[in-house]
Parts: sequence; structure tokens; C-alpha cells
Amino acid sequence: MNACPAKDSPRAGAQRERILCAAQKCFIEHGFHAASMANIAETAQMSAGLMYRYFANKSAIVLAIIERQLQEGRAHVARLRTSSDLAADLLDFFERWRARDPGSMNAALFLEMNAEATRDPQIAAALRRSDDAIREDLVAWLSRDREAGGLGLPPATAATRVFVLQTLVKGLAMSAVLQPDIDQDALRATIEAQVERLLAP
Amino acid sequence: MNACPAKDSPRAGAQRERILCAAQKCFIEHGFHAASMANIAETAQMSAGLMYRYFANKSAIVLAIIERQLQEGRAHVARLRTSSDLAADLLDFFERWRARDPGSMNAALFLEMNAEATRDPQIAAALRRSDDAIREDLVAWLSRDREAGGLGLPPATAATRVFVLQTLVKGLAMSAVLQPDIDQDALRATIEAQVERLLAP
DNA sequence: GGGATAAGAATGAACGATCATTCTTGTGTG
DNA sequence: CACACAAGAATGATCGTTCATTCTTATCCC
Repeated sequence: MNACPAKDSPRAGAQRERILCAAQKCFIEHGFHAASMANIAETAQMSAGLMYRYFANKSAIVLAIIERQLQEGRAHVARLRTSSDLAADLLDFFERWRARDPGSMNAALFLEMNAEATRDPQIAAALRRSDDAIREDLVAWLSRDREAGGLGLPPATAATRVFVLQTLVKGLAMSAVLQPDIDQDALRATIEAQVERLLAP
Repeated sequence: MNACPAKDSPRAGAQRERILCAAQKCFIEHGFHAASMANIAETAQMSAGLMYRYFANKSAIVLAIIERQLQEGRAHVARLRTSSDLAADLLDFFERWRARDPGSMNAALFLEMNAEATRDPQIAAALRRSDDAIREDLVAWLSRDREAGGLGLPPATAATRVFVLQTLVKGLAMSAVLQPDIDQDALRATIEAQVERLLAP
């Protein structure tokens, strides 16, 4: 059935990339359900039927977009973990979400993913997997010994603090949508105070 | 045009209520776009055409559901404001979201609303209006004099703390979706610590 | 009070549009 | 010629919405 030859040729990869790029733009603009295959095809400048050569169906495209977004999120957190200025990185999170850049981490897409996760078990599993990975990563970091660059927190304490941190970041996505024009300096001071508390021994 | 007689008869009100109740259930289950009018009609046990006697179109139903959800949220916050145990009330927020009760404040619906607000200006305006009202309410509370039951905080300080509080609550909606089985006691301790800091002089 | 009449309430079929998906056909290349 | 690639037409289903029609209820005149 899926004996498609040269399935992983360089051309096939490029085509898939074209489709995913267009899909991401459409999903941000209209949402997963309201964005149609015709819409995506037009954005990708190809026929609608052709997309089925590279993806089994629409939900496969949705899954791919979500997986890619989660991967980018994890990369962002990993960078954040090795940084020296956690507050600045959190502000950067907010900044990217506020910017509504269709290319990178996007608040609209993030909200859509989470909303869809309440209905689709497959999407929920993907989000949960990513969430768990991030959490374990951060907890390990906070509970690592001081000499190894960590804070030496007991695991239980680290876990609750990471929960607050994660909840705060998620909430920032929503706040970025409704209050995109919030005062930057006040926000900075607020986040710095929060971070200071989360990283205190 | 809209010379519909007895538009606000007791019967009409009851019918609208039936429709909204069914719509809420369908929207939670499938989302705003994936839930069809036929689906809602079936849930409300009436014909599809009849709904157009009480609502102009589908988006009017969506708007009504959102408006009602926002109203309930404001009522919840107002209750929270007069309470003595803020931490317990925040936990109650999380608990309701976790419960997935189709009748009351619902995390899935809340996420869907915010996601849709990134595309629909009318929905965005409604959410922002409600958000602003809640914020002003809370800021007024925190900055009120001590003798009047407030904390006597300077308005700027109150504003940033309320921002954190609101962001935290929104984040809890997402956390409730992905981590519904989080340890209750740890969560309680965490939230209590956060609240203590937010309410400190 | 009881049958004629009008209005309100509700139905379910029908509409055109659009959906995701598949099929047919054409085109260029090795 | 053969074969991967692509376009675009066809498909059946479903979408939101409308409409002609029927059922139900109230009003009026005698």
C-alpha cells in the first residue's frame, strides 16, 4: 500500500516541508478545523490532490505540525535551561508569542493545540509526552548539585516549583493574546521577581 | 425584519436555554467549528431549522455561549475576591477545570475561547472586556485601604501582582488539561506559597 | 360552548457551497 | 516505453441555512 518509492528522496522532503509551512500558516490563521485542504494547497502553491502523496490525510498534517511545534518548544526550554538569565528568557517567550510570527513558536497555535488535546487522545498524548519531558528536564536541573550548576533543591521542592514555572509560561501565552500591549518594564520587573523566588534555595 | 412577536416570551427564553445548553455540551465535545448545527439540534432534541427562530446563525450561538461563560467567570472571581482563603479558591478553580463538568466553568471551553479570540475580533473584544473588568476589580481590591478590607498596595504594585495572578489562573486551565492527576497536596502547598507572596505587603 | 379562523411553533426536506479524499488524465524524464 | 510527479476534475458526504408545509394553540363570532 505505502510502497511509495523514493518516499524519502530529497524532493519528497522538500515537498513535505512546503506543505507543512503552508499548513502552519493556515492553521494559525483559521485554526485546525476551519483551515481546509484547498486552503493549504493554495498557500503551498500546489494542487489539493498532490498533498495526499506526501501525507495520508489531514490529521497527519495536523499531527506533524503539532510535533514540530512541540520540538521547537523543547529546544527553546533547553536553551533556557543553560542560560544565565532565566527572567530574560521568559520575557523572550512572551515576546515571541506577542509577535505573532508565523514561523516560530506561536501563541495561537499553542492555544489551538491545547484545546484540541481536550478532544483528540492522540494529540493529548503527544502534548503530555512533551510536557513530561520538559518537566523532568527542569526538575533534574533544579535538583542537581550546586557544583554541577544546579540549585541542589530536594526533588519534591523542585517539582512544585517547576509546576509553577510551567503554569506561568502557559498562562503567558494567553496573556500575550489578550494583553499584547502590556507595559514591558513592569512585566520585566514582575517576572524577575517571580523567577528570583522560583530559583531561591 | 426582526418583527418576531413574543420574542421574549417565557417559552422563547426556555427554548433559547435548551439550545444554549445543548450547544455548550457539543462545543465542549467537538469544538466550535467541528460541532455542527445538526449535532446541536439533535442534542437539544429539536429540528435544525427551529434554532434559527431563536438565533440568527451559528456564530450568534457561539457568541452567546462565550458571553455566558465569561459572566460565570466574573462571578467566580467576585466570590473569590470576598473570600478569606484565596488559595483555597484558586484550588477550587483548578478543581472545576479538572472535573470537566459540562455545566460549569470548563477548561476545554476556556481554551477554545482563547484560541478563537486570536482570529475573531468580536470574540477577542468580548474576552478582553471581561479580562479588563476582572483586572480592574482585583486591582481596586488590592489597592484599597487596609481599613476597608484591602491591602493598601500602591496601584502599580497591585497591577503587576494581579497580572501574575491572572496569568497563573489561565495557566492552571492548561495544566488541568495535561496534568489532571497532579498531586493535590503538593499543588495546595505550591499555590498557598504563591498566594502568600502575591498578598504580601 | 363550539366550530371557523388566524397565528405561532415546529418539522424535515431541499439548497448551494464546501469539505476531505480519490480517480483520471496529462507531462516531463531517464 | 515506463514511471514518478503533478494537476484538476469527480465523488460522496456534510456543512449552514432556508423554505414550504404541517401540527398546535389561541381567538373570535354565533
